[in-house]
Amino acid sequence: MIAPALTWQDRSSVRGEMQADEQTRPRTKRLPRSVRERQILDAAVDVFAAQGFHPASMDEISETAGISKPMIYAYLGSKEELFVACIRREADRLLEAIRGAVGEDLRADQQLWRGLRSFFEYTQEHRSSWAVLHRQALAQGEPFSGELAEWRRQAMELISVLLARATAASDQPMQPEQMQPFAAALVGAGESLVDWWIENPGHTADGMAMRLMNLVWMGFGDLVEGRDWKPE
Amino acid sequence: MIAPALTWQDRSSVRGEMQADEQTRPRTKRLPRSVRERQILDAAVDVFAAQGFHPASMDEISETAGISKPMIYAYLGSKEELFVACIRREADRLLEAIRGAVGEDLRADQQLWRGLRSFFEYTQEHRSSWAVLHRQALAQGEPFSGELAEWRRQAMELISVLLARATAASDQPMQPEQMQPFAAALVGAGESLVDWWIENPGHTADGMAMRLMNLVWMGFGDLVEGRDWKPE
DNA sequence: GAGTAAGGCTACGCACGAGTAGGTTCATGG
DNA sequence: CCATGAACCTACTCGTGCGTAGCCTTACTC
Repeated sequence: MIAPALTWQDRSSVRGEMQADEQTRPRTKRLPRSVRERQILDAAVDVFAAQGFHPASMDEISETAGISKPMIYAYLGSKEELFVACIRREADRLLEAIRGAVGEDLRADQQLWRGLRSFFEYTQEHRSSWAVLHRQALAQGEPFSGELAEWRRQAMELISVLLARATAASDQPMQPEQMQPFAAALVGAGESLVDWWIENPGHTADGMAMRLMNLVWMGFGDLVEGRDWKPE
Repeated sequence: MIAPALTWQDRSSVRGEMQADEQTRPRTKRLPRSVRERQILDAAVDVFAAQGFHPASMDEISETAGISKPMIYAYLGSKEELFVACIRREADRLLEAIRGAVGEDLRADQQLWRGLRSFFEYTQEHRSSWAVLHRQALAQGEPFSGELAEWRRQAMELISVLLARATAASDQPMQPEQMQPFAAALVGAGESLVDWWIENPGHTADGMAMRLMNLVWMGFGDLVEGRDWKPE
């Protein structure tokens, strides 16, 4: 049995006594459309992240955003369209953060290191964003998982190219396509490590990136024998 | 506008003309409770896997199972309890398959190899089972993600011990707790590779396990220079 | 200072789906 | 051959939540 979830009304009646732990934006008036759209998306990401797509109600989103429901429909369309908009925005942000950190002209292991680090930093600072992307988008069926697939495609593209470039100098250079499953594994390892991190806080983003770097760059075979990878 | 959904009566009347492309189990009668419970769980896993927890309807599950809704409530309780029962059963099955494959008295890399291989074999043969476990349980909130957390805990326990044992002979032996993040990363890498595999079929379970084994045991550092891991 | 459009709202219709009330049929043991 | 209960059903109730109809109100333009 689930403990009966507090409705918004329940909580707000409590709030008089407790402190306001929720982010119900106070109603401001007559703001330009672009600002409202941002506020709505912010609220939607939070609510979708906390509840999941289906359980999340447009009423709660509108309340959190501090605006009435019809405005959401006017500006961003149906619940589905709103959710897709959330996924797109958050995916772009995360990808941009990583791309920026990776840079262009560094040694492959350095690029990987920076990419991983920025990934952990980003997920640390944007929990809701990550939850919507990683969990919710995946779990909902076709219209949405497609959006996520596009993000993964781009992330894997970035990594595949990076890895392939790393093998360029060797006697068996690889094509980016051959590196795809490795990129997939790396993305998954990162995602999963974030989950572990959430349940085991007290580690820095650098530390997390380092662990993953060691795993994928050195491998257990080396780690077991005490050889590890260090930045710089 | 959504096309008005067919009611149960509508569909069953149609089925005479079209072919039954759905797995609607034909109604058999007077079966013992234990058999019905299995049928219901089977149906529930399929429907939850395809639709997700919230969108899945008890009506559809009952139809797929070939039994009426009140029986589900009588035997397995509410929708939530049914979902939890699904997660538990599938988690146990997968874990048991892996535990059996890993065995007890082998070299660590061989144990890992066998565990990975059985994991990929299992997910290949039980898609729905995997979808419920990996995707749906994660995405739904607290009561369910807790169930999944328990599975991950056990999987990570298994791996951590295995990895720690691998370092026993080295000059820097590790405790299982220290290996936890690596185990988490490995689990995630495996999960993600399964997703990649589904979208890129035409690989054997052995091949997939080999890729992951190479990644985590050898690491890119070795792979880049042409050193790879082989079974046996 | 009238007209128009953009920002904003309350209050509802309507469909869908969890869960149940209340019944029927069949098998077994006394 | 009657009774008890297990297996099984149809047909509801009732809450919840998406999406909208219809209506204000402020700001800017001509």
